[in-house]
Amino acid sequence: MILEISNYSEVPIYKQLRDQIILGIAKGELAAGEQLPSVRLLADEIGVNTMTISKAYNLLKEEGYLLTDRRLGTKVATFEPAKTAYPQKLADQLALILAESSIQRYSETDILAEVTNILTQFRKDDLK
Amino acid sequence: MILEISNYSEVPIYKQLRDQIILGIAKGELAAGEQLPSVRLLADEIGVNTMTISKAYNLLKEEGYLLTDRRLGTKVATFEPAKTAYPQKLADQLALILAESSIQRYSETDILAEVTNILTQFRKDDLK
Amino acid sequence: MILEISNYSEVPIYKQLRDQIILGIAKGELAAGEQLPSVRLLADEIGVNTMTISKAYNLLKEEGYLLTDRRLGTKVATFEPAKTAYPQKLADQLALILAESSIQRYSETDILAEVTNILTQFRKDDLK
Amino acid sequence: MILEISNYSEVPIYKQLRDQIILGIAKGELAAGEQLPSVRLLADEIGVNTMTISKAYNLLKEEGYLLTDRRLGTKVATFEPAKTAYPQKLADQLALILAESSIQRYSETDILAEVTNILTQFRKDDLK
DNA sequence: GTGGTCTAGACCACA
DNA sequence: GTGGTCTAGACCACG
Repeated sequence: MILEISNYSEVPIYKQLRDQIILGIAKGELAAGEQLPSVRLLADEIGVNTMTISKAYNLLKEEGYLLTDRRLGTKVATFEPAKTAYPQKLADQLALILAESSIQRYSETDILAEVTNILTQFRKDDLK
Repeated sequence: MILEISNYSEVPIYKQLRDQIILGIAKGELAAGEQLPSVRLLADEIGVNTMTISKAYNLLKEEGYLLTDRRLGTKVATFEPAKTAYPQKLADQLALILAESSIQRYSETDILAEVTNILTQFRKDDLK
Repeated sequence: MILEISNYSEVPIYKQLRDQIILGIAKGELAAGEQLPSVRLLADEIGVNTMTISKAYNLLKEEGYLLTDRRLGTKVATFEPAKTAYPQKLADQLALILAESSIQRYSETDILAEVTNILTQFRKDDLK
Repeated sequence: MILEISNYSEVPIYKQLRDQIILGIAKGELAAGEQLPSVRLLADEIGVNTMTISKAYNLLKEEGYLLTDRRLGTKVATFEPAKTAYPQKLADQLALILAESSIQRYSETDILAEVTNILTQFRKDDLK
């Protein structure tokens, strides 16, 4: 998996990393249990400060997407099928994007099509 | 419409305002053409500086959600039904949220239900 | 000649009026010596405050484009062929626009073509 | 490059800064990729508030003339040769200035000479 | 009345 | 170190 960051984006670098890793997991480019490169190695590879990588990894750990294995470093967490209600935080973020879509008068059909389209990129694990 | 601001959130106040105003427009609490409170009045009401309100209004103006009439103040813009493709920026934001949902193994059915549920809060103008 | 103003523009209304009147004169839609509508009449017609019209007229008078005839109201001034050096103020404004064009790497050929093209709209008096 | 600000001009300081930086880029005093002084340093130097500098930089960023690298600060953007049609906004500004020139009866020859003369100050990169 | 601009000084996020 | 955000209060431009 290739991580690409832009030094000119308004989005902080650690946030760009976090987002791309999440997309990578969803797309199956990073499998559950797969090991991530060490902070130092990744920092060298993409040319950013180790503190920045560390911040991204820590954020992802707090969110439950990554785990630290003392012996093996950092790896992707495993998730069971969700049984709880859809998380409020994601619902709020979703509401804001859908509000913008709605104001710009995209139809419900268009929006659902877009959502379905994006979802086809993910959930490769369903095929296993 | 009531705007509520948290001074303790990491989200900048002007961004909180922007988001709430967008939600307000989508929900129909702020009708197209409706006038917004003046920067000074709103600043007093929610206890922040006028420049903070000004920044939020300016951002919304740049995004096309508000218009300023030099004679009358600031009001909600009117939108025509969207004819262009779904904006890349919104699609990217949507992809990230859906990726998180997908990793947490919410099913496509659950996600589409959540989207539909949120959309029912909006588009009240379709019912008129 | 039709004046069109936008209440939503960042440009002050009096400035919009001034600019359109100057373009009107250059295009020959307003002939030298031609009388302009009274402040009150014009204010009614385009739906703005009389003070705004007045401000635009006064600005144009200060700049020498309009004259007030005590008996007949306001009319377009007459200009003799310029003999002085190109005015510094216009040169400065021109320099800024050309700087932007230059940075965006429009070629000298393109820019001169654009200038010539614009000039064909004007100078109808040369044909008289 | 020296920036000079007038506190007595009606032109807002942030606009004066923006204009001078654009001229500086066009003249080659600020090279593509060159780093600009930090907002704090520049604010000290010319004796204005950091927010004023920040506003000027932000405006130039929105217009694409500057870029902010989160690690290194703000620098001049690089431009590819323009391939699109001459921008309407610049054409409108140009038309207004040319209209004034035309009314004051500067000849097409004079105007083109002035334009060419100004352009020789710019585009130094073409000579390299 | 409206929004736009600016100051002086502060604190925070980011890298 | 960098830029981003915010305050409290002021003055100005516009209509």
